[in-house]
Amino acid sequence: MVTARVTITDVAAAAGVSVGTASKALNGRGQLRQETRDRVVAVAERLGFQANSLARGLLSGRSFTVGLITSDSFGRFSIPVMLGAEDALGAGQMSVFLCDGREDPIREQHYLRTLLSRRVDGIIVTGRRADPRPPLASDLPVPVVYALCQSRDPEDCSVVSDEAEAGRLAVAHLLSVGRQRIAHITGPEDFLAVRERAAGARSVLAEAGADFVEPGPLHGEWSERWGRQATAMLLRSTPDVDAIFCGSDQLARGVADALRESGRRIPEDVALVGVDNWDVMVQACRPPLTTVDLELRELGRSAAGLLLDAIEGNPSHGTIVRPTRLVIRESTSG
Amino acid sequence: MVTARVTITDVAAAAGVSVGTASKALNGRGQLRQETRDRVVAVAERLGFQANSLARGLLSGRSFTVGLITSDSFGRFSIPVMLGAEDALGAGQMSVFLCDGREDPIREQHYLRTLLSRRVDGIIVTGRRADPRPPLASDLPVPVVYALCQSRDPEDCSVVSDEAEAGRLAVAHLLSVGRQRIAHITGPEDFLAVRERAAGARSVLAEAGADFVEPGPLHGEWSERWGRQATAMLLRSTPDVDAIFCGSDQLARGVADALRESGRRIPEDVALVGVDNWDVMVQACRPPLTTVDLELRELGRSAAGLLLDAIEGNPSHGTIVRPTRLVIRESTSG
DNA sequence: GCGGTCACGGAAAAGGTTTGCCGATTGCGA
DNA sequence: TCGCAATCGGCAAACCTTTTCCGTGACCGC
Repeated sequence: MVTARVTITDVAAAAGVSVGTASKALNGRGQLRQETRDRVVAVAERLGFQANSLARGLLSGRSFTVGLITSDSFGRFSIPVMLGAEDALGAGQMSVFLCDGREDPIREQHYLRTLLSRRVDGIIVTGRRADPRPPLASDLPVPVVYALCQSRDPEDCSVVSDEAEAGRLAVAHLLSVGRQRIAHITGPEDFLAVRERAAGARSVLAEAGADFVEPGPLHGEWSERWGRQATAMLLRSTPDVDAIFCGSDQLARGVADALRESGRRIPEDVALVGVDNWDVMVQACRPPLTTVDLELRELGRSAAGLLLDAIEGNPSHGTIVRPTRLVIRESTSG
Repeated sequence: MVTARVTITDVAAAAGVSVGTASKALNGRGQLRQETRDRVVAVAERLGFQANSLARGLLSGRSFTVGLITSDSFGRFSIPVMLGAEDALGAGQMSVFLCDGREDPIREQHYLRTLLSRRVDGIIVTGRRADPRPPLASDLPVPVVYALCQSRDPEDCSVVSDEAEAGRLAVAHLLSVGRQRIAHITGPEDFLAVRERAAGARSVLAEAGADFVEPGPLHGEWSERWGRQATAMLLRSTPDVDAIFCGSDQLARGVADALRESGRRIPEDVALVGVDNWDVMVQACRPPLTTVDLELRELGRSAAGLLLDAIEGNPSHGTIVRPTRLVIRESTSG
């Protein structure tokens, strides 16, 4: 099974040229007769020659690889980002080193060292929460882009989705379908994204001279259970609520179940908007859920693009905010 | 930002020794005075020296990297496998190249070529379905292990979870809590895993002199909707069913909703078992769902271990079947 | 004092590729 | 037929590390 690796020396010998010439032929460099080029290429093809990237990288100083580190473990949010990044980088002939940081700074630093010793051309850092995180390290010899999470150093390049816009889109849509008494059920207040979504939503409400109905944003854990509990509380305190903006699709699904079981119709009595566009949630929800897509895959692609630019010598700085997208389904448009 | 990379030459010069000596000092090889070793190590530390893995790999013929290719896109099932593999490989100082095959054989072959040119020491192939797939290629110069999916070539090493056991565990548990009239709602029949789970379940039923209640296994798409639909059909045809084995947690959740809405209590009237142990499903299910965990992360770890063995010169052949684990929750033990 | 042994560390090659430089060949015009 | 220019292609260095082989010096025993 382990066939000896064929090197450019073998190709050169078989084609009757020198190694240098073979290299030029295969890379389209130098001054060579077309016939020579073709011959070398044909021989390389026949022998199944694959240039050794290690040797090439050693010489050129570029490895055409990048590292992808998660601060926390790869989860529901970092995975789309990761796939988007892999997508964009793969198209640019880059390979991606996968590093699962597991919320462990020691592990993260270990991976960092490994990546540097492998001479990656750049690094993407991703993580679950938008909250600013400490920079990976200072004075790295390669560019770094933070995706989904944000570096505390404002000079670093971070790419995040526009959480405030997500809130604005959701509430603007609810207002546009005639809702007046809008509630907000969401996640823990110590998530930056939670605060930003709420603020965005409130800014649109304020323009309409309104605010969330009493008792204001309901904060709890990210679970369907909390969605159900919060709905029960809300229906007791404000039975005439006519729309709920939920901080996640998961919450929204719990809310939908609780509403249905309390006899409310969706969207006739109460309209519902989530955030994430998480397929299993939005599809399984009855009725299918209107939501705001944070476009995480695009975010990953964008981060990879910025990293490629930085590698080419055009670094970006500061936080880049990516647009979100409202996806309308039956939970707001019966 | 881009500080010039410090090489072993710099370290050697700063420590007043030759490169060869520096190398020996840093790698604990050769015959050197302890004092010399310490001095070199201290200098390397001070300069922030990181051995260039490319150069090392070029010489040793090993890159200490492996490729991880999905045939289909990374999804809910391949991701735990991937993380488990990354886990096991990272512990062994191996780095992982991520390759998202996207169900596209062309893409897959492209990645294969890239990985070979990067001189990976081995390759793990993963994919969504257990159904045998064509081998990646014949006569590769590096070992390959298939994880979760299975190669059609019986000489190849594949690691899969024991789908039949999953079925046996589920039904044995239902029998052990006194259920007699067990139904099966599951996915499309053209999934090998679906057939194997059903066969495993039936073998246990047969030992007890029984079979699934009429109308036998209900096949449909992998969605909560189908779970609800199938439950409605089942309750019409066999109202006295007292347990349902579901081919996935997602199906089980739909089944649970439909049962509750038809007035059945879980588990008092109907007990419920799923497959996957998918956190968001089993926790959100009311009541929390008993299920069979396919231990995909362990499967990934195991595949990585086998790959490491193969790289060390001890290849495995054939299909390795990994155990599954029953997780008991309230849906069977009220 | 001398030969031998041992400890230490240096020199150099190897690994595969790219590339700058230079020599060689060919063809054409004078 | 000679010379020049243009076109081709070979040689060797460079990338960085590891490792083998060998040289040097010290020390010991005779």
